[in-house]
Amino acid sequence: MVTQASPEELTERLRDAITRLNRRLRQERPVGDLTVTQLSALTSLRIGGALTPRELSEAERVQPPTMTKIVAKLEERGLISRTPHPTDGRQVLLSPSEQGLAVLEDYQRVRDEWLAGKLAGFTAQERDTVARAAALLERLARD
Amino acid sequence: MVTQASPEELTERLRDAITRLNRRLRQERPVGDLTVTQLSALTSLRIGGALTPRELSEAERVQPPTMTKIVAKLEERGLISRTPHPTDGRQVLLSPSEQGLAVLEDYQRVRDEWLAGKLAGFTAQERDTVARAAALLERLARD
DNA sequence: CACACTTATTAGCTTAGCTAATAAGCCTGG
DNA sequence: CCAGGCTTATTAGCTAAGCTAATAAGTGTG
Repeated sequence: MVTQASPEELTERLRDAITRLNRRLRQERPVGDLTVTQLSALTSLRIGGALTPRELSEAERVQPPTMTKIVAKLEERGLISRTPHPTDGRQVLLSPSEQGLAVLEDYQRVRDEWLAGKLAGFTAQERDTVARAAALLERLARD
Repeated sequence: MVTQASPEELTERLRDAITRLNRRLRQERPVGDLTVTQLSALTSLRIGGALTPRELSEAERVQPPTMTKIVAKLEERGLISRTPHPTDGRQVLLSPSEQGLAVLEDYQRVRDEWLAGKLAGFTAQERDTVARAAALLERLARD
């Protein structure tokens, strides 16, 4: 127990930090490359396997029509493929294509350089704090 | 030193957590109310005092034309006022209006309820982790 | 004092998000 | 067994948030 911020201050500071860092992350996107949103959706598909658009929209906390657009962009680039649902004619199953997986590999190695570099500049203890906080923030975002 | 994630994993998890939480925060905005972006800019003006558009755009990590739009929205609502720069005819000084400050007060009390509520559900130790991480994330975002 | 630089804005684009409406398929109760 | 209500996905159309390029106005210096 080191810090002593009031709950209000903590809320405000956290919101501000998230907002700014999100912008900063977005700026790092190389031109012509995947947006953060697209990358996140593709990652969800890699982790979750074949998902329907609805499932994917829930995972990404986005409305279904929004996901339709994101999926369309990923499909244009051949990064995901769609197969009919085995039992439900309405639904579709989305999966990363070979190329999609390859792109994710590249990203994991090459991209996030900026963020990775920043984190590398932290002490081991600071990285530990961030790692623990990341888990907590994921819990927050999940609801 | 509790967690043992690789740097790559940490980078990816942090980016994902930030992205998702940012979306989640955006969803909490009451209809007809300030967007997160507008709120953030207004807060910067409260903290920084009278700033020029350029200074504000730098504080918010946004290009000047983007800030022009945000400022226009805030001005429409009478939340900021602009005064000529005392010595430089090109520049403008932006400050929160009385009403702008009042709105910020309201926000600080009423808004962020969702986030504050979530944080309240954390243990003191978890809140401490988040507080420390927030400071680190701000440092990251600042560059 | 002309010319280069800085500041702010305008114009015009993309992406990301939303709601409302529509079309297609599923399923159940009479 | 099929009519009508639900679910899923998409389309249409909107706003906000971001960008770059171009422009207009003002500053300041060689």
